[in-house]
Amino acid sequence: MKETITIKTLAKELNISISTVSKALNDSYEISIETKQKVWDLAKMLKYNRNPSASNLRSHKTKTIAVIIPEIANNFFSQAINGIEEVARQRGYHVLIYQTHENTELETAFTESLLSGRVDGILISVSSDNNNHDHFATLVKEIPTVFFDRVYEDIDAAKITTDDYESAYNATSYLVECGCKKIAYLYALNNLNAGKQRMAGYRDALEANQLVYRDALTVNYDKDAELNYQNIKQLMLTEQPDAVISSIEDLALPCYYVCKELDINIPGDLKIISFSNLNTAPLLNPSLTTITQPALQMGKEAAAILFKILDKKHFEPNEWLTLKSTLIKRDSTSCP
Amino acid sequence: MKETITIKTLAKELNISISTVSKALNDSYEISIETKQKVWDLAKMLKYNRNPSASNLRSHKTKTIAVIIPEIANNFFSQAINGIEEVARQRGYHVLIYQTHENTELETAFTESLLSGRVDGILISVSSDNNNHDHFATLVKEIPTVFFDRVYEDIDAAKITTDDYESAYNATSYLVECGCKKIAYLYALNNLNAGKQRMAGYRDALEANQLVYRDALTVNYDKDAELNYQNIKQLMLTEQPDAVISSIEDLALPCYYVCKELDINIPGDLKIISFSNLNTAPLLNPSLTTITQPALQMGKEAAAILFKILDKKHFEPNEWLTLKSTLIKRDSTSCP
DNA sequence: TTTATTTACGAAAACGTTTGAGTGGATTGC
DNA sequence: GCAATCCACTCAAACGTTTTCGTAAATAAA
Repeated sequence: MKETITIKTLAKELNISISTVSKALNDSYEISIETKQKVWDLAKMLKYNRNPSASNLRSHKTKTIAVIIPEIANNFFSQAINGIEEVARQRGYHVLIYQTHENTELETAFTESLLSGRVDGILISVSSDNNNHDHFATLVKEIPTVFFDRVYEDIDAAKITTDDYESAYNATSYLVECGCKKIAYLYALNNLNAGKQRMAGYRDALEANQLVYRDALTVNYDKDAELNYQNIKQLMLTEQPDAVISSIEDLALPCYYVCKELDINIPGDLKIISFSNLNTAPLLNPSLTTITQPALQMGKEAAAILFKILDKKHFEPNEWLTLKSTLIKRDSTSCP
Repeated sequence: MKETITIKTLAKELNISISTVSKALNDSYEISIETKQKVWDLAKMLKYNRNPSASNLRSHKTKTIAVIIPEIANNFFSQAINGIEEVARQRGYHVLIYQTHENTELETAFTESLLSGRVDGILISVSSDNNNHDHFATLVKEIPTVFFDRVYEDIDAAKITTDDYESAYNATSYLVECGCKKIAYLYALNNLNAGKQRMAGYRDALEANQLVYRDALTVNYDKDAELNYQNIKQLMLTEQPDAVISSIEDLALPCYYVCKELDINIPGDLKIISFSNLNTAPLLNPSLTTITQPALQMGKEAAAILFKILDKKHFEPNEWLTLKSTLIKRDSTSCP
């Protein structure tokens, strides 16, 4: 490893002071264009790279943001990160990734550790396993934070979500239009706003169509995939619904498997709609009708909001942006 | 924002020197256990957080690694990152993510910028769009780097790949066993070792089974998805193969669409195998036979190797680890 | 010409931490 | 009993920037 080259090197080489070099590199108005040019040229020639630690230490700007999500190996989140990374890169920012695996303790550990000035801001989609979120109230006062998709409505920070209520409502209504009378619901994220809104949309749509809501027609998500499978199977056997709405992708797929096992025909015997960002939805057997969230756009918007906050020094009045999901009708709900 | 608390605060509070506090926090043998305990207690009480910039600047350790990949919204890579993040977290490391979108220039920009001491090491799966990779030769001398999945065999660094040749060979042989005589190949990553190996496995297996390789039976991947679709369609129309092996997921899916459009029955008229980490492969219509790479494990192993290098100060003799992919037989290749 | 203002740069103090070189005092070795 | 060793801690110099303040020279205003 050769000796590292610093602004000191440049200064010595050009016979100017360290501060002049620093200012030149930062394109300060204090420095003449000729000097700047000389500095830039030499910097490029010597492949000078500003030491981020030193820079951060002095300036308190890290050019880094953190993204905290439940799971990266998930279509929605990986697409969202895709969007985030893209706008971050355009602004010359770096992106740190943290997975909570739906574990609140890990989540808190991450957020606490980010208070040390490692990042300029945080993008977070909260874990679903617990609703004690007091620490967020203090967090958002300490560091610019934007919540996306999974938010806490009572935390005073910028938020971005999708129209969960409306899309669940519309999906349910659509099933009713298709003639379904007994619409089951696969319930997840039940201690988060998103989960509650989706459920509410489902219930309200049932009611608006003179159908009664019954607990027996719902299955609650469990961490244990096998249990989910069994619960769904039980639902199919005992209630024999003619349609099912899944609030998350991870419950729709076992549903397909159950139907395979029980020889339930989709969409003949059972129609299925799921919240999902699966890009193979059109290729499933049968192709799956989905409520698809604009994941990529959501990531971009979330990052954009964060940068807006970072640009102005003061904290913004918390803005809450809502994007529209789209109901993509496919074979799993085709009317005969 | 309240005043930040530093080791200075702790030192003053406990009436000991700054260096004692620092050493205590780092669990140095120079400090008595009683003093350490006092420092730790107070640190916890005041929620002290070590300032990473200052620490990095002085110690030249960032506790951060970078992951450079083509695309995050891809099953293989998101699963790999999942593994990487997990072992990084266990070691208290932070993970930076960079997407190249298969763009070599971006890739070089990233690696160059990482030379500034922002990270302790790099995990990279290289971009496929170009094979000029001279800059990597110097990169790996400057900073511990591990290549995973997409590697350059001539770069002197640690690598981890899967058995691309064998798995392609076996998949092809399997198709022959199923009675296929005209096996097409969807060719991607052609200027990378992985791509070449897969192709070689395919060719050699053909030869070993007295089948001739013909260029006309291959389609080259293009960035333009529509073009891929047309090329595959053309292949089906003109050559009417009885099987196809896709070297990447992104070519297998259009293949399904083409078959739908042309009313080609899978697996009756055409059998399909694809390299893929799609978790919905069993649910496709028909379920897709895949060569599945151990993405999660690969991420973990890659990170493990990097940490092994970081643990010892000196650079390791480049080790090249190969993991096994698994051929998962499903309906898209079922023999009649 | 004198005075004010601008321009372009330099000196030096931070930022918060780590770390090697001390330093008294106690303990040990011979 | 004296030197050597060890213990537990302190001092102060780094690490590479940014930034405030100061200032000489050049220009403009008077």
